[in-house]
Amino acid sequence: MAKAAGVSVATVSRALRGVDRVSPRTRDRVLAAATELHYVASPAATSLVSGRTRGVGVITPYFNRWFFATVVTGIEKVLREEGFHVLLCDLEGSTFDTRLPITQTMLWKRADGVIILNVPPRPAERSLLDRLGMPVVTVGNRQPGWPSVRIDDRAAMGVATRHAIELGHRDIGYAGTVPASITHLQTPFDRRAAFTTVMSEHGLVCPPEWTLECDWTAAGAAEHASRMFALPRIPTCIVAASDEIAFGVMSAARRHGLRVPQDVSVIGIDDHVHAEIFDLTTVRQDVEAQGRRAGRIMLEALHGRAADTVVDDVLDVELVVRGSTGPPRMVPADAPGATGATSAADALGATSAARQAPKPALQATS
Amino acid sequence: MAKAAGVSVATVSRALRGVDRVSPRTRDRVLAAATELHYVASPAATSLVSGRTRGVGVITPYFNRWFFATVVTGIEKVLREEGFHVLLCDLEGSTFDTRLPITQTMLWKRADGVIILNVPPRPAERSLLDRLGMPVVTVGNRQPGWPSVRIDDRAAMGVATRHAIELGHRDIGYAGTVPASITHLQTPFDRRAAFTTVMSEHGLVCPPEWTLECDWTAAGAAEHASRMFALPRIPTCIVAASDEIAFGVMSAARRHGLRVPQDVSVIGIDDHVHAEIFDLTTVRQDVEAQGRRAGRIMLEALHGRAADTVVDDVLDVELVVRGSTGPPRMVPADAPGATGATSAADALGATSAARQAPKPALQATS
DNA sequence: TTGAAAGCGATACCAT
DNA sequence: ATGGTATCGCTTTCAA
Repeated sequence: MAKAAGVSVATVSRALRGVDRVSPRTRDRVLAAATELHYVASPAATSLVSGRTRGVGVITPYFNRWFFATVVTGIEKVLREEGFHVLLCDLEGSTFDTRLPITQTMLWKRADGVIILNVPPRPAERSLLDRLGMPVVTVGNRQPGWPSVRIDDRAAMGVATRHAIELGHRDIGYAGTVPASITHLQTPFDRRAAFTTVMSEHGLVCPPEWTLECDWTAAGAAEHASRMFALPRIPTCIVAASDEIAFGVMSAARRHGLRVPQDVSVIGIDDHVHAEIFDLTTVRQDVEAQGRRAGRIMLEALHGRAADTVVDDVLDVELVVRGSTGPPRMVPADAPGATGATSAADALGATSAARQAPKPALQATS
Repeated sequence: MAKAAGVSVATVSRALRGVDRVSPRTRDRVLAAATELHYVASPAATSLVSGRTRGVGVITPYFNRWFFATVVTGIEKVLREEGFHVLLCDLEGSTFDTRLPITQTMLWKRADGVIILNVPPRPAERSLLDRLGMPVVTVGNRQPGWPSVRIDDRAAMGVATRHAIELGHRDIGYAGTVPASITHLQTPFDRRAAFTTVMSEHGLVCPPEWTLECDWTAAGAAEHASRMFALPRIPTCIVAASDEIAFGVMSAARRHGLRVPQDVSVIGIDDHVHAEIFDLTTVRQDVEAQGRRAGRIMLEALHGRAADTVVDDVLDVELVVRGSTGPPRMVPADAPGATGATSAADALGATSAARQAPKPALQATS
C-alpha cells in the first residue's frame, strides 16, 4: 500500500481525496507516493463502505441505431467529466420475459442511477426501480414521477405534416406505424397520432394503403414503401416518422423511377447524420444534447441536488427544408393550377397520383 | 440478511452460487428466501474479496458511428449471456493528453478486461495495460501480444479496387485518406496502401486531385468530393475507404448532376446498414460478428482458458455488387469501344472524363 | 453438510 | 493534523 509513503491509511485516504485537515506537506508526500506507485483507490472497497459505485446504467432498446448511440454519447461525455461510468444495457433481442432479470442483476449495487432511453418500464421493472430507490431519468418519453428529457413528438410530427400540407399536398402517405412487437414504444404512437390529428384538422385522411407499417429501419421502410409505390394510385408526399424511415422511402421511390421531390415528396423527423447528404427535409432535434441533459439531471440527483419538481425538459425542434420536399406534381382538383411535367413515374406505370384527397372529411379547413 | 432464512452466511454464499457441498433442501430454502427478499449479492463486496468485477471495458474512438456501435452491440450480447457488464469509454474528443487518465481510472479495479476498438494504444497506455495485467482484446487492428478480431483491410480494399479495374475503369479516384489528427488509426492507412498497391499492379496511378482526404464521415466526404467533381477532369470511378464515405461521394455526385453509375461509379467497404437501400456496391464485413468473437475471446481469457497462441481472428469479406458500379461511360483510348451516352454531366460542364489513365506507370499489367 | 471467523481495501469516527 | 479501529458484505479456510 501507499503507507510505504510513511503515514497511516487514514491519512492516505484523506490526502487522496483532498478533503479534511491534512498538512500540505503530508498531502504532497502522499500524492507523490501515489503517483509513484500508480496507486488508485479500489472502487470496490470504496463502494462497499460508501454504498455508491460511480456507475450509471443506460438502458436502450437498440444501441445499434443512430439515435440511441448518439444519446449515449452525450450521456457518457457528461458523466465522465464527473468521474462516473456508463454501464450499457442493450435490450435488443430481449423478450418480455428476459428483461426484468437483466436490469435487476445489472443495477443492483452496480449503478447509482439509471437512464432509460425510450422504452417504458414494465410494471415489474417500475417496482424494481422504486424498490432500489435509485434516481431514474428517462429520455424520449415521459414517465410519471421521473425526470425526463425529450422533444414533443406530437409537435414535431405536427411541423412535418403541416409542411407537407402547406406545400399543397393533399394525397399524403404515412410511414412509421409499428408492428405489434414494439407497440409499447411511445414515440411511434405519438407521432402517428399527431399526423392523423393534423391531417384531419385540414380535412384530410390517409387511407390504409398509404399507411406503411415498418420496424423503423430504412430497409424495412423501403420494403413496405416499395409495395405501396406499385399501387395504381400513390400519394404525392410521404411523411415518415423518422429520417431512417424516410431514407428507405426515398430509396424505394427511386427504384420505382420516381423523382424526389417532383413525383413524390418525402419528409422525416430527426435530422439524422445522413439527412443532409441525402437532401432530406426533416424536423431537427438535437439528439446528443438530450443525452447531455439527461446526464446532467442524473448528476444533480446523484449529488443530492434533486430538483424540487420533477423535471420535464422538452427541447425545441426545427423544420429544416431541403430538397426532398416540393409542391405536388399535380394540383388537386379543388385548387386548379399547373399540371406536373411527364415524369419517369408515368413511363413506369406508377402514375396518376390522385387529383383530390381520398375521402376528405372536410374540404380545406386550413 | 438472508440469514433470516435460517442458516449461516457461509451457507447462503455457497447455496447462492450453486457450488460446494450444500444439501438440496438447504439450498432450496436459501434460494426461496433470496427470491422472496429480492436478494442479490453485492458486487462490491464480492469484488473486494475475489478481485474480479464482472465488468469489461470497451474503448472506442467514436461509438456514435455505425461500425463501432454495431461492434459494441455484438460484444455486449455475448458478455451479458455470461453475466458480464460493459463499461463504455468513448475516446471521441479526447486529446492526446486526456486519454491516459481516462482509461486508467476507468479500468483500475472496475473491469476484468478491456476490448479496444481500432485505436492503437499509446506507449503509456500499453504499459498501463501490461501493468494491470488484465486481458486485452483488440478489434479492427492487430497489436503485438494481444488477441485480435478483424478483417484484412488490405485484402478488402484489394477486392474493391480490383472490382473497379475489372469493370474497365482506369481513371479511378480514392476517397478516404485522413487528416493528421487521426493518422494513428491503422485502417485508413492500410486501405489506402492496398489501393495504391493494386492500382500500380495494374499500371494505374491515382493523381492527388482525385485523392480525397476526409474525416471518414459522409458529410466530410461529400464536401471534398464536391470540390473534386467541379474539376475539369474527373474519374470514372471512385473507390471509397468506407461506405459512409461512399454515401458522401454519391451524394456529391448527384448534386453535380452526375448519374451513378453511368457517369461515375462508386464502391465502398463495410456493407453499412444503409448500403443496400442506397444501392451501394461494397465489400461486406460482418461487423457484429466481430464484436461477438471479441466478446468470446475475452470470456475465454476471463475464465482462464486463454488460448496457447495469440489469436488473430481474421474474418472473411465478400464483394457485394449492387447498382453503384458499372463500366466506365467512356472506354479508355487504349481499349476502344462504345462511347457513353450524353449525360447530365455534360450538360453541367462536369464532363470529359479522361480517355486514358493519368500518367500510367505501366500500361495494362493486368 | 454446516458454522465461525479471518480477511479483502477502503472510510469515518474517535482518540491523541 | 494524524493514527487506530470498527465497519461495509461477501468469500474462504478451518472446525465441528
